[in-house]
Formats: sequence, C-alpha cells, structure tokens
Amino acid sequence: MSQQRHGSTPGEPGAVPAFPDLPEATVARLPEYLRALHNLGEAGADTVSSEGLAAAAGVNSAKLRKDLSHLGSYGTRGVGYDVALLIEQIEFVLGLDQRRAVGLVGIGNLGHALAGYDGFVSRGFKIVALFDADPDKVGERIHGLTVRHIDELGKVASEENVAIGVIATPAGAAQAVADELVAAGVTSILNFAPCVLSVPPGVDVRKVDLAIELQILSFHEHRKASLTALPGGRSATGAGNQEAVGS
Amino acid sequence: MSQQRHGSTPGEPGAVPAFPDLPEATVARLPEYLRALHNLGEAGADTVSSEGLAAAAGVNSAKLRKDLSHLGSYGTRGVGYDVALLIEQIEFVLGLDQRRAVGLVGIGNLGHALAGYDGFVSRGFKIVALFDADPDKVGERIHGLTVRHIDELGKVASEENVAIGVIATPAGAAQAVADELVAAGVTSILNFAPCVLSVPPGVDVRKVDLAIELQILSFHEHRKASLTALPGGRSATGAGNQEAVGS
DNA sequence: CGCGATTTGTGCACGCCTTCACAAGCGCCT
DNA sequence: AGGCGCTTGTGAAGGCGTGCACAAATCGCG
Repeated sequence: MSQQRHGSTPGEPGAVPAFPDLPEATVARLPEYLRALHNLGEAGADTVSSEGLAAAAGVNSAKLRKDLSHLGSYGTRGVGYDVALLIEQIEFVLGLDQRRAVGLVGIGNLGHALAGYDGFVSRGFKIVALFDADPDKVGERIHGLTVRHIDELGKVASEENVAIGVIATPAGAAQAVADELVAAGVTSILNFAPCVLSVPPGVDVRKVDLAIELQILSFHEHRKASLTALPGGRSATGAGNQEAVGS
Repeated sequence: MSQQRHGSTPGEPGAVPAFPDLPEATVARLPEYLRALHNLGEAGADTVSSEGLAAAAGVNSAKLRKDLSHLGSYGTRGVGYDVALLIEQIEFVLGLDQRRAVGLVGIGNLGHALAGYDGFVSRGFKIVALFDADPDKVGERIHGLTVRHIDELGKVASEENVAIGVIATPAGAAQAVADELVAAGVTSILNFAPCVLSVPPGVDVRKVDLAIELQILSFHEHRKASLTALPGGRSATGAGNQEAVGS
C-alpha cells in the first residue's frame, strides 16, 4: 500500500501533527500496545521500559521501540516511556480521541453478541444503530438500541454519522450490504461474513473469519502430529507460536 | 517438486508427506482459497484458472499460483485447476480430512454466539464441549450441548479428544483457562480475550481481538480525514484497502 | 499432425519488516 | 561535579513475501 504523505509539520503541539505514513505492521500493533498501557496504568505504573511494555504486549522490545519511534520520540533514555503520555499519543494517532460511531448490520447469532460486546464501548467506539432485513427482528430492542430495517440504513447512517460499518450477515447478503454502506458514505467496513467484498477505492475493508482462524490452527495441529509421529521422534518441538491476527 | 501422497497409506519410512514448511502467509490464505473453491464447485465448475480463483479469493493470480505450487502441482497448463482435486488437496494439507473437536470456554455474550455459529460445523470442525465458571450457566443447554463447569475441563477434554480450545472469557480469566487447556493436552488455542497468553513451546495461539480490528479501521479513517481536509484538497483518494486478517 | 492459443510454474528483483548491535542521552549516586 | 549504569533511538543486515515476466506444457482445431 502506498500512500501519499502529508507534508509539513506545523510546529505547534496539539495542532494537527502531519501524518507519518506508519507502516501497516506498526499500525496493527499499536492497539495492542495501547491495551497493555492501560493495564499498566491501572496497575499504578507511571513509566515503562520498552522491555516491560514489549513483554506486556507480547512482542520483541526492539520492534516496539522502532514502532514507537515512528510516531515521534516520547521516551526518556535511561527511564522509559511515560505511560499516560504514550496512551494519549497512541490514541491520537489511532483517531480514538473522537469516539467513532459504528453501525452493525445483521442481527443473527454473531450480530447479537457484537451488539452487546463491552469491548467496543470501552475502547473508543459506540454502536449507534442496528439493522436487519428480517421483519421479525426489526423493532427488537438490544442493549438499549432498536433494530431497524436495512432499508433505513442510508438515512440512519447519515443521521447518526456512522463512520464504521460492521457486517455480520450471511455471506449471500454481505456484498449488497457493503454496497449500501458505501452508498451511505461509510468508508470503513469490518466484515465477518465469509466472502470477499468488492468496494471502490478509498474504502477500507477488514475481514475477520472465525472458521479461517480455526483452519490455520488445524494446519499446525496436523503438522505437529505428523512431526511427532514420524521422523526420529522429535518431541513436541516445533515452535510455540503466538500469532496475533492483523494484516 | 515436493512429494505428497494422501488419502490412506499411514506413513512408512521416508515415504511420508513430511510437511513442506509452507510459508505462514500461504497457510493463512489456503482457507480462503478453499472457501472460494467450494463456492465454485457448487456453482458447477469443474476447473478454474488461477485468474478466476484468484478473483474469487480476492488475491493476485501470481500469488495464488505460487501458493499452490508450494503444495505440489495440481494444475494443468492451458486448462487450470481441477476444482474437486484441489479441494481435496487443500483440505488434506490443512488437516481438515479429520473433523477436529473444539472445546469452547466462556459462555458469555460471545461464547454463546460461537457455540451456535454454523461456520464451524460446515468447515470441518465440531464443538464438543462448552465450559463456564459461573454455576448459573452450568447445566444450560445450547444447541444440543450442555454447559459444564470449568473444573471438568481436564477430564472432558481428554474424553472428547479436544484438539482445539477456544477462549471466550473475560481477559482476567484467560490465562488460567489457557493453562488448564494446556494441562489437558490441548496444543492449539484460539483466543478472543483481549490479553496476551503465555504458553509453553509447542502450543499455538491465535488471537482475535474485535476491538483491535475497529481501532485499525479507525486509524485509516483518521488518516483519510486528515488527508482530505488539509492538503490541496485531494478527494477521497488514498487506496481502498482490502486487508484480510491473518498473521 | 502441427500450430496457435491458453495457462501453469518459477526465476528474479524489489521492498517491507524484523532483528541485532551500538552510540547517544539521561538520571542517580558518590 | 563527575562517572556509571540504564534505556532509548537507529543504522545496517538479513529474511520473507510480493509481483513481474517468461519459458514450458497442454489442449483444441484445422
């Protein structure tokens, strides 16, 4: 992915700090650092070393330092990073200083769970609208929100200023829903349906497929089994892998 | 190039399918190819070109060919790939020829949804046991399974031959659950709790954090906004990204 | 039977990401 | 005040993954 960079840095702090094009890999890890930092903060820590934060986030300390260096230097040599300051910085970079409105489409098994998931609220998001195509589901109240018919998506998305759309419909309906979200001006989509979405340039799609995760684990299970069974008896060697999802 | 036989023949000496260490990136894409192949098969296709399959899976055709070449050549030049054969091959490589037993821990909002998620069953997995620590939940029946107390995890996991553990508990309980899963002999874990798990070598962990996905989208949203707002008025340029989750 | 159209398989170059190793900077203790 | 230990920030090297471009292989048709 290539991106144009955003030119100059106006000297003023707090003013829009020109956006470094952060490497995608770094962006994917920032949320993890943020979570670790919140934990550390609640535990009473004022500062953390890269080593300590790296351990809490499950990464290599050199990687962590390089990641943080990309967004400017907020550490103090010999001391570490100021927890509160770093939290503020990362939240700013991720755009979490403004609570983003999320619209959720597809109130089935999964959608129901997502609608009530605490993690969204506690980490900078707010679900503002629920949609489904099934008339039986329309009108149902879930966690303080009323399910609306999908036909209202365009209108409601504008009214509520929905920034991110979450698709939790069956695969067959996903593309149509994506089209409607795009038409409603949504430029970020999180897709739980097992299918590829086609969207215009400028729209970001992230896909989460629960079955795929299991299948990847299955592969490693399979490999481990054939390793321990056959060759000169390697014990459970291999390498314990802690892969985190993220592109 | 590489060997490969499959079907029966329980390994003998060197004749084993010894697993080509597939690049992780390739492994992560195989399930997507598999899904696309199933769709094509149901649509009545006998063969597919790399171009066609790549489009259905949302990837570059060169990448797809290279991925498939890693597991041996099952395509015919001038024609394409035999859909049925390729499905069989990929399922074998992923170890899906044997339906793996999944144990799910944490029957909250998310766990409930996962327990009833069709995608697992239809793609080679079977949830065989549900666990929770809350006595009120124990005994509850969900989709034909009875929720059992977490203390029974060790016993039941062995009896049911659980291969993969899914953790859908709050973050605070996740590490303890992981330890119990490992103690019960489970070597693959899918973690939905927002925390890093520490496991011994030989155990694979994959993490899915729904809030992190949203935060990554938020970053791009933020970037897009600052791009359109500031420089000489670029419209919604940037690059529409279709990132798929996977390590 | 041979030719051309088609599609796979892959060598190669490029770029991103990771990791190491170390100099520079900072605070604390004497 | 000065030195010492600790930690950050980063240059450089290596590995991995991607995508291009093309040779090899196969089929269909005249």
